[in-house]
Amino acid sequence: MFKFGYIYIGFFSGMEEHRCENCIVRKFNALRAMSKEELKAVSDAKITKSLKKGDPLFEEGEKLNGVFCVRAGVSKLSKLSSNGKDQIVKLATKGEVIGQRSVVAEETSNLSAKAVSDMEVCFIPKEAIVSTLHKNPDFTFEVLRHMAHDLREADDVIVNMSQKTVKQRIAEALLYLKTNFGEDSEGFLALVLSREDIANVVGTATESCIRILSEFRSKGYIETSGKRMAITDERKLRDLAEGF
Amino acid sequence: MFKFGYIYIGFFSGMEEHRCENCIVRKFNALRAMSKEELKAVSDAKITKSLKKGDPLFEEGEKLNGVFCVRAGVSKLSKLSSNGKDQIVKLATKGEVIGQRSVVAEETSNLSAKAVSDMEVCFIPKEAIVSTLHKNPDFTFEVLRHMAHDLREADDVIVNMSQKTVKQRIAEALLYLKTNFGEDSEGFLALVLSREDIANVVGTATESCIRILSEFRSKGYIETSGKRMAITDERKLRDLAEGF
DNA sequence: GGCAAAAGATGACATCTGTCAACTTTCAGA
DNA sequence: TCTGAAAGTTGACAGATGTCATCTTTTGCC
Repeated sequence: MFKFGYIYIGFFSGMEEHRCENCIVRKFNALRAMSKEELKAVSDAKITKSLKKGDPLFEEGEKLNGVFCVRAGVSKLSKLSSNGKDQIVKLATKGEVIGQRSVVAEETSNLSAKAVSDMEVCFIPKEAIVSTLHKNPDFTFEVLRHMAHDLREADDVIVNMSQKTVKQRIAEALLYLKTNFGEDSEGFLALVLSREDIANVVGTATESCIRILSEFRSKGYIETSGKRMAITDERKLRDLAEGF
Repeated sequence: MFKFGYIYIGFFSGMEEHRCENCIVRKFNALRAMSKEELKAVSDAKITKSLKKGDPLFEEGEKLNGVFCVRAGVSKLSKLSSNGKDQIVKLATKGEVIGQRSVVAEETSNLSAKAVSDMEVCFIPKEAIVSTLHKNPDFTFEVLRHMAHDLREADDVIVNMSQKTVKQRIAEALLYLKTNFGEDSEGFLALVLSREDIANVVGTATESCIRILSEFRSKGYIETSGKRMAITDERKLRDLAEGF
């Protein structure tokens, strides 16, 4: 059904909107530093995919033959620890490119990626990326800048994980969800995560996560409706996260 | 005295060994991708510094005007958490370049750096680096590759921090010290860290760290002599770290 | 060699957090 | 609409960990 709609629109609009050059999300990532010709090559080689919530993009240890540019939806990047738990290392959203690290380092992926909401992604074969990396210093520098940013974020996560209590980390995670993914018209967090996913973001047991969220609810910091959650006292959560 | 020896040798040997081109540690980092001319510019601009154990290279929040290439010794890169504890994020040793991330991202440093042993470093003003980053894609790519590697390591640290117990992390830290810095002729770990530093690496309280090290000693996994430490049962430590 | 400061060590105790088990609610598919 | 599976919730409890206080050892320095 969707396939049909896709072809239909493409047919009558000349498919202009499916070319990277016209893609808005490109503005947010390193692809903006590509020349017209390079972008054309990427556009010709790319494959657009639709993913349903829960679908995997790739698994840990898999060899990636390219990168994924997120057009819509959110993906969780996680790593299995030796005790069998999944640690979510990053949530990637519109405009972010997934898999760059592995392609650049020519290693198998250290993470697995899975859709946490319905997604639309473009798969870009690595040849289109790697050749540009060796020829266009502006592009390479742009990728470098993004990776420098990711590395700083990773450093911050390390400090939070090792120095803050579970309660502080959960408070922080909720604020993160609000600032990065926003709220819907009713004030609920736009990105709905299961309690298990939240627990895996902050690195705790699902039960502990549930217990702390219940506490937050009883204290009036948040409200819930089904799996949807709304922040009702941002101030308090922020104080908590900072350790007051 | 050391200063004197330095000048003396330099004088009679034509100072060849103080030019980046002839520096061995360069082989281990991105500088190996520089052209002769670029390397010459770096060599002319660089400033060699000797640091005593405990001396700071730079502080968190400081604007870095260049990077530091480690010729000898070890530096700890740490970040102060909101609860007042220092979290060591990385130990940088011979051949590693410190401060790249901040220079690339044009941000103040997110970390502070301090010598944990006597060090010799070369300070390279950022101009010499940045201009090359924009002109030589091989160099940029090489920096990118190193940063991709750092990012993977950071991901691993995140998982370890959030999923392993303090005991597991300490066991892992000891093995890390052995594989990365080696042992002296008597079998003691070559890099001597205080209990507090070890605690800050694994993200725990100094007392907890001491307690666990005492336990390891009583169980025969390690031996100590003053602040020096030797691993006597690597197998057991490895099993412990992996969760058996 | 002696002394003060720093580092290391240990006990006591409260609290945080994970685990196991039971139960309820929600949700998607037949 | 029904129903089984998945998700969410809660209690009980043990073990891990942080904190505070005190004491000992080591180290650097005069």
